[in-house]
Amino acid sequence: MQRRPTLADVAERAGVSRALVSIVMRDVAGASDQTRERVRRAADAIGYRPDPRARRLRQHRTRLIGLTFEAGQEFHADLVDGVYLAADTQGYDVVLSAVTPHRDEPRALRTLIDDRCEGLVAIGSRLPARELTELASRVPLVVLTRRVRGVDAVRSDDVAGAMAGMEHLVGLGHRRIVYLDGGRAPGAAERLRGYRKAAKSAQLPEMVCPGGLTEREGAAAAMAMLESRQLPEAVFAFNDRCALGVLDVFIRSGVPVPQQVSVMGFDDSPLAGLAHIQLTTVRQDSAGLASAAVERMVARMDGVVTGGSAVDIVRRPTLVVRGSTAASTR
Amino acid sequence: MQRRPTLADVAERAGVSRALVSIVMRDVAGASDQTRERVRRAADAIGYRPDPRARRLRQHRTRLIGLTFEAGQEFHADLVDGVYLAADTQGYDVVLSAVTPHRDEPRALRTLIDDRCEGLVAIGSRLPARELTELASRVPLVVLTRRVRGVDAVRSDDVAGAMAGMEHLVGLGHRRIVYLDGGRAPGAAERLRGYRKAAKSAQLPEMVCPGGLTEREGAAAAMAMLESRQLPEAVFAFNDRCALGVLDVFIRSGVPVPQQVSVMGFDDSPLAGLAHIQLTTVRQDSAGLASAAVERMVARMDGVVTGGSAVDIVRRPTLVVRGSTAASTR
DNA sequence: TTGTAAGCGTTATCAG
DNA sequence: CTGATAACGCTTACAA
Repeated sequence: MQRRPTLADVAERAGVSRALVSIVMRDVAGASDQTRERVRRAADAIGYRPDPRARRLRQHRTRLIGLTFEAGQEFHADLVDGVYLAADTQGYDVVLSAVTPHRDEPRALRTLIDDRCEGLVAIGSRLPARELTELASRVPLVVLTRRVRGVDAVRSDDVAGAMAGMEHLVGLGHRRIVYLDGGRAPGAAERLRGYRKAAKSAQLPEMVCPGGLTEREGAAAAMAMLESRQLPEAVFAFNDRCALGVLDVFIRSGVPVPQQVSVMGFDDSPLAGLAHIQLTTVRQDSAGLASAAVERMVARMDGVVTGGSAVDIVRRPTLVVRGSTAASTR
Repeated sequence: MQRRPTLADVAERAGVSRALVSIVMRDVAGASDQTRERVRRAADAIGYRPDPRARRLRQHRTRLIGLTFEAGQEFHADLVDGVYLAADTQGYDVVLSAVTPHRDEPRALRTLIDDRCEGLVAIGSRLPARELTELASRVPLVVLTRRVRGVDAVRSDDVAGAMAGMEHLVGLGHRRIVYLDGGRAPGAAERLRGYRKAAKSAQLPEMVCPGGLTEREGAAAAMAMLESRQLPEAVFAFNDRCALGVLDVFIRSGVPVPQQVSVMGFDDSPLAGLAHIQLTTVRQDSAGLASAAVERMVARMDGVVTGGSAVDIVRRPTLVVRGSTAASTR
């Protein structure tokens, strides 16, 4: 394996100065078309690719956005895709840093800072608000899918989303609606608030159960409902994963959905739309959230935004009605 | 926001040369304990963190392993975690590059090369073998979860895994076993081979259907089976996602699993083990695969391995028996 | 339009 | 053990 060609190699081959090669490679003004052509040819001939490290070392700005996410989470994956896309159109590069079982969030964030990212986007951060504000004081930070006082946040309007879901269920004639809460997960407090608000305004009893995060928890909650005296008319789960657990247990137990019980989720994960599942749910606008986060980030990094003025950007989610919910037949 | 402190700042504050600071920060020999202590204090005091870009620019080696993966795939996430861990213990850093709907694999790989990664690990690459061999000729490359002639590969022994699954089913007394094939997915050809081999040696009829990749395809296949004259005794799906689709359709249609039909998957995804699912499956050793890939990568990068001698490292998967399979009662 | 030279923040070499 | 100096690959004044 050979040494990789450098800018100097291109310069020599093209018979020009390194400065000119630099100008040509960056597509900026300052070189004749003829020279441009010659340099390009030389670069292609030896397979030259500029070294981004050296470039960023020299320039004052790195134009790097650090992004933390949880690998394996489908919604996070959608957001990652959106951030890549939005950053690209804004002329920024993205550095990924995954949070995994063996790599906690502080570590993921630290590596991004060490890599001289100009700003950090944290998807679904689970850090205490105190640590996030401290972090935000040191580097531009945008938190995705969670609200944190004093820190730029971009998230779905979870209150409105939960209320939309409730209005759908109420409109179908349901009154005994169980909500499976998401605990300390990002957005959980807001969705619960939306449920409560809607229940109150429709004068329904509040029926909140813990454990709305995973398939397992949803399944357990459904089991518990089966053992109780009376099934609710509808179950509204904190997320789709939980709703799928509920669905599965009901169907295995011979409880027809939606004839006897309506089930609805939140997120519109890929599974929700499958032909045999048809889960009614609330869709978050991942592309919109991602681009909003990047735009805010860029504004901060470009110095448009000065200091402590944190924003809380909220995007309205949309109700997706499918087959797992229907009018009450009881 | 201030300029970040540099090594020179530390040197000045500690009253020593930059070379000494470098020595201390890298924890190498060549400085007295007293100096070490003083430098450390100065560094901490001003919050100095070395710039990895400058470091890598100067050193000949970057000690960077580039890793491509598909965001949102749970099995990929497990492998990412494993690669992070293994690389860390070997003293290498990992650069992530996700393959997403808006970012294809060639692009993901290209950015890693531009970033001067010394070697590339590609999880579940879908590139044509020709392109992979070409790539491998330019940079150390290890492909995970797929076999490619002439390229270092680390994967599960899919043939053995499928055979183990079949032996389990045959041992339960099943003879009419449908296999849902994974098409061109990594490992699909091997698993099909394993099925065929086992079917042949047990003198069973070969019953192979296409469409074993997603829940949707599994569901469709199950529908088709329900419409046919006679249900098979067991269904062996290419992966868990497909098996879950099968399971779901059967249960909704009132076909008891495993009493009437046994269902088994492949991968042992997180969903498979849920209390209400209990899918019998074949587990891939993600940690073992990841560390094997990294070890091979390091051997190549450190120059222990010279050139065209590609290896095909295979790790045995393990059968995980749960409740979705049982002896034939017919 | 083109070339020269300095510098980004490190590490490596080589004297002292 | 310590310090000066060059070099990594690139960009950017500034001069020609």
